[in-house]
Amino acid sequence: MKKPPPISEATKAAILDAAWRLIAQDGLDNASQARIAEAAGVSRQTIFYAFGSRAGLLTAMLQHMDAQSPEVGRLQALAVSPRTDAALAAEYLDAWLDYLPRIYPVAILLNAAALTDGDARAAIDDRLVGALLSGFTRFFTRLADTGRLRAGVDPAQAALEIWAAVHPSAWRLLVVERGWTAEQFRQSRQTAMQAMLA
Amino acid sequence: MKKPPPISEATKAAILDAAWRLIAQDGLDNASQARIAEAAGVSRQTIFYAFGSRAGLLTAMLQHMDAQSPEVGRLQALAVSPRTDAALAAEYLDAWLDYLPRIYPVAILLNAAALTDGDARAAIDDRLVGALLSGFTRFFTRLADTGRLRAGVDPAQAALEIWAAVHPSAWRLLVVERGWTAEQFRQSRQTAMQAMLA
DNA sequence: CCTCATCATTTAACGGGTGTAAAGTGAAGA
DNA sequence: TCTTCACTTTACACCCGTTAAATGATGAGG
Repeated sequence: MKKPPPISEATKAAILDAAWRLIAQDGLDNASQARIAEAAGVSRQTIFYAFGSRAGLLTAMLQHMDAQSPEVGRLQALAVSPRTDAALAAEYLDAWLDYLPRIYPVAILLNAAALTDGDARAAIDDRLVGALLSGFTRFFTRLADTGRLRAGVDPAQAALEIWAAVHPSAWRLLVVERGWTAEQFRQSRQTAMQAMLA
Repeated sequence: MKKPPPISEATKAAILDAAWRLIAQDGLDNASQARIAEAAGVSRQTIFYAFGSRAGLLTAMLQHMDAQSPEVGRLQALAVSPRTDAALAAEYLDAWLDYLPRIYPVAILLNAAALTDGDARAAIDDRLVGALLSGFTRFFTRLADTGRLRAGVDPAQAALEIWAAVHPSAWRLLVVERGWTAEQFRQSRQTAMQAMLA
């Protein structure tokens, strides 16, 4: 196979912007590669050269959004904070929930694609979603080490429980499909997390 | 459009059995309509005539599994039981968790398809998954009426929380992808539900 | 100025998947 | 023989993905 042609950073950015615009305007149903290509003023093949696959495009869209979102900086600052108080985990959860609505459309598409597409499966362990679980694991381990976790609560299990509870899938079920407000979701998840603390 | 040709119940059953076999043998990645048709010994178009769409096929697969599973009878018996004790909800949850691994492959495909496919979206409110939420709602309402719900816990909200926590999406995150055992999942969800009781 | 090389695409072709539509087919029964 | 029934075959469209040839613009060198 010949080496794929190079695609300029400007063209990549134009594609990513167009993709986000299209999803924002038209929703998830109509964001085909061809439509994204048209909106970006490039050929369909250019998208494949730029991002390798649809999963690659969706992943790059998440990263593109990362680069433009102050929430990500906040998440990262909290993740490396040396604090050990319980409020830290609550702040981390809040920061995530501020960001989630923004990336939700693309994150949930990628999550769905991961069921049958190995590339998407790999991308789903992308540093953002994977980083989220690590963040919670770190907090819960630290809370356990400082005696702030409820007796009988395993920190690794607790981290997984909260992670699953704030995953885009859960947001989809309760907010997108059942009509909860973001605030309801936040309170419900914060309450669940509080119940794990001593 | 001409009226679609009739497809016999025997052919429909053969398709459904073949589809389940194929998914059991080969997993989610290789259950294309063409492969299912081949395995059932029918043409690809016959599947469309029988079930309308892929979402229709997936939905019919769930219903087909319903008809063959003792767990469904158990769920239905519990759903109409006049008991008001807390153990009833726990039994209902257990019955669901006994059934979930069996339908998981198809339920999760249908759930993913629902993101972008209106037919799948409609089918997702299929009586089995929709019935699950109604079941929990009923139990929690009854528990509240008899003073068995923890103070400050809204029965409708609690039902949604548990429903989301036992949805195939959650099973996917924790059991399929993170390697929890079914027992771990069960205990985690039962503990969460217990925490809502007085 | 002309030619050539490089760069960043586009165009074209094809394949596998889902879906729509209509004509075709063979078996069975009246 | 004709009709009905339960499919199959054929053709096409749109989607994502792979592959390779073609294209136009630009810059460097003679």
